[in-house]
This record gives sequence, structure tokens and C-alpha cells, in this order.
Amino acid sequence: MTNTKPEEQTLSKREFILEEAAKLFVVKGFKATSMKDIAAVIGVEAASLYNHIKNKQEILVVLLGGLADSFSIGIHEIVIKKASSRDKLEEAIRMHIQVSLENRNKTHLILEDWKHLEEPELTRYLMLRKEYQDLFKGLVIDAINSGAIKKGNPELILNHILSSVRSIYNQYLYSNTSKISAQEYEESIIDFIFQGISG
Amino acid sequence: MTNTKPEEQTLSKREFILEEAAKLFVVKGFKATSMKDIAAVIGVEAASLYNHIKNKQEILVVLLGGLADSFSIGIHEIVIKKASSRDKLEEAIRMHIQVSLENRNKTHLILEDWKHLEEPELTRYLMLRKEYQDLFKGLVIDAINSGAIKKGNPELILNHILSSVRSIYNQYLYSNTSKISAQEYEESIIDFIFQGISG
DNA sequence: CCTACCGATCGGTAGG
DNA sequence: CCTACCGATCGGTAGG
Repeated sequence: MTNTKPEEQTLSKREFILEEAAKLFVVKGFKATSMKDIAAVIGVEAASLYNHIKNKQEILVVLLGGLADSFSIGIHEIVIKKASSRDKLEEAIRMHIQVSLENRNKTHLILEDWKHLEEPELTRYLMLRKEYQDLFKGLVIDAINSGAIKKGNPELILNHILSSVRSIYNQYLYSNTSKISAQEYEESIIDFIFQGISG
Repeated sequence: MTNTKPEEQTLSKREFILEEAAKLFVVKGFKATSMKDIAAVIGVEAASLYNHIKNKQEILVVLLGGLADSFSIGIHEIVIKKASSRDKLEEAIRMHIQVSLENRNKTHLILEDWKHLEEPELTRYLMLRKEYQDLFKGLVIDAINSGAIKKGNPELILNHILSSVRSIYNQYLYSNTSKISAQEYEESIIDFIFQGISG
């Protein structure tokens, strides 16, 4: 009866903390970012953060967990689709690019900071990653067998694809060509992967 | 007159420490690796390390400095060569792959741990990196202008090339296909970059 | 190369 | 949300 006020908050304090922490992790790394660093950005004392989050580890778990879910859902949706193996592979790559671009700060954690996950989350994370890569590799193998892409070691091909997308993390951070739109960037990466840089 | 014993040492204690530290940095990252961790691998107490190295920071400086020099020398040698722009670009990519493969532990520092360099080494490192990328980008631009590779944003192309080589760090660490020789791996990456994965 | 030790900083808690 | 505070760990030094 008393709660007639509509939900008007756009970002809870907790979400704000998680977001700002992710940004700091990109710049300094998880280990080198102290709770005091995070608190300073939020504008409170370090001890106050613990009213919104359990501990530093939880921040990492939540950020990486949400991301792993996005990738996992994305690949599962594509695998079950009825389409040519070439189209499915391309769609998977585009999905991977889009999720990376939409979660740039989080995605950076995939490079090195995942190592600081503690058990049991570390094992869970590695299992999800393995599953993702296996499903992705399946799409690569199907594309090879159908003649859509040339023959080769599927693991090397997958590794090349995922590394190519990883160019996103450098690009947006250290370069000044960030004027480019997400759509243009996606097309550029797709072209590099499938056609290479030759004329 | 007394020093008749030949130089028989293959690896000085200092070099041993630097090498083992580099390996630990790959696994745990610079910040999460303590002097105690390094000492344990060497088989001494942490305090004893300071007889061979000045401090933890020096380890990072020496490792990254040596690597930066290797890359720098490599690109300068290629730039002054008399050859087609296509050949020079390919040679630069091969050099980058070879230096990366020969210094796998060190090269890993380029991903994230360089951030923990302190001034003035940080600025020096970033300047060397910038110079390297500018020279490399020059080769890309020449290759575009001569029609050897297709038109496109040189920064995006360079970024794609360097990211493609970065697949080395994943490959050798987490995969089980390491049976592949360095030569095969180099050819594979070159082919991916120039021709892409299409048939 | 070791023992002993230091100041600084860390993540986190208690209590209000 | 803050003040006050804690135990643990860090990089590093002294002295032998």
C-alpha cells in the first residue's frame, strides 16, 4: 500500500560499483586494483563497499559469470539453428564480436584476470570456456567438411578466429581510430578472417 | 695467472632468476607473483634474491627491455631492405612471429604486465612500442599503395596482424596441439593473415 | 645465502 | 556510510 513510487532507478549502487571496478581492472588489472581504488571512484570509503558487495572476489565472479553466460547462450542458439555450416560459423563469429563490443570492460577480464578466480568458480569458468570452444570448434569442423572453408587444423583455425576478435581490446583502448562504428568494425574483422588482407 | 679455469657456466644465477620469474609471470601475472614465489622456484629464501637483482621492478624492466630491443632491431633491419613492399611486410610479420616464439614467456608480458612498469621505463617502453608500430604501419601502407594487399584502414590492418600473431600465447599455453613445429605454426599464421580461412 | 625484522598496504570486520 | 582497527602479506634492508 505504501509502495506507490515507480521503479525509477537506472543503475543500482551495486551495479555502479561493478561497472567502475571493471573499468579499473582494464586499466590496472584485478590484482593491482585495491578496494580503496574502487571506493575512490565511487566516492565512498573502502569499508562502505562491503554494504553492496560481499568481497573483492565476488566482483570478479559476477563480472566474469555474466559474460560467460552471454557467450554460452549465444553459441548454443547458433548451434541448434538450421542453416548452412558456413552461415552458422559466420554467425558465431559475429556473435562473438558483438558480445565483446557490448561488454568491452568485462571482456578484457578474459585475457588475464580470470586467473584470479578462486575455486570453485575457477573450475566452473574453465568448464564453460571449454564447452564454448568445443561448440565453436564443431562449427569450424562442419565448415571444413562442407568445403565452405579450406582444410586445416580446426584448433589452429579457431585460435586464429578468437585472436582476431581479440584485436578489439587493443583497438578501443590505445588507438585513436575509435571513430569507427561497431558495425564497420564487425564487417572489417569478418573480412579479415574469411578473406585475409591480400588483394 | 690464477684464472685458468674456462668459462663453463651456461646460465648465471641472475639469468636463472629472470627466466623463472618470467615463467611465473605468465602463469600468475606480475602483481600476483611474490618474491617469495620466485625464491621458492629457485630454491632460496626471498631475501637472497636481492644479491642478484636490485628489486622486483628490475626483473620486469630487464625482461621487457630485452624483448623491446629484439623487436626494434628486427623491424629496423627490414625497413631499410631493398625488396618489394609485399615481401617486406611478410618478412616483418615473420620476424614478429619468430621473436614471439623464441621469447614466449617474455612476450606474454606484452599483454598486460607492461602496465606495471614504473617511470621512466614506462614512458620509454611506450615510445619504443609506438615507434615499432609506426614502422610496421609504414610497411602496411606501402603494401596497400603498391597494390600488394587490398585497400583498407592501415591501423585496423596492423591491429589484425598483431592480434593474429598473439594467438601464439594462447596456443602454447592452453591447448594440446603444441606438437606442431615453430615452422609449421609460422606458415599457418602467415596463411591466415594473407589468405584468410575461406577456400 | 640466511635470520630477523621493518614499514606499508592489503582485504576485510566490528560497531555504531 | 564512517571511524577504528585487525591479521596477513608484501617488497625490501641490516647484519652477519
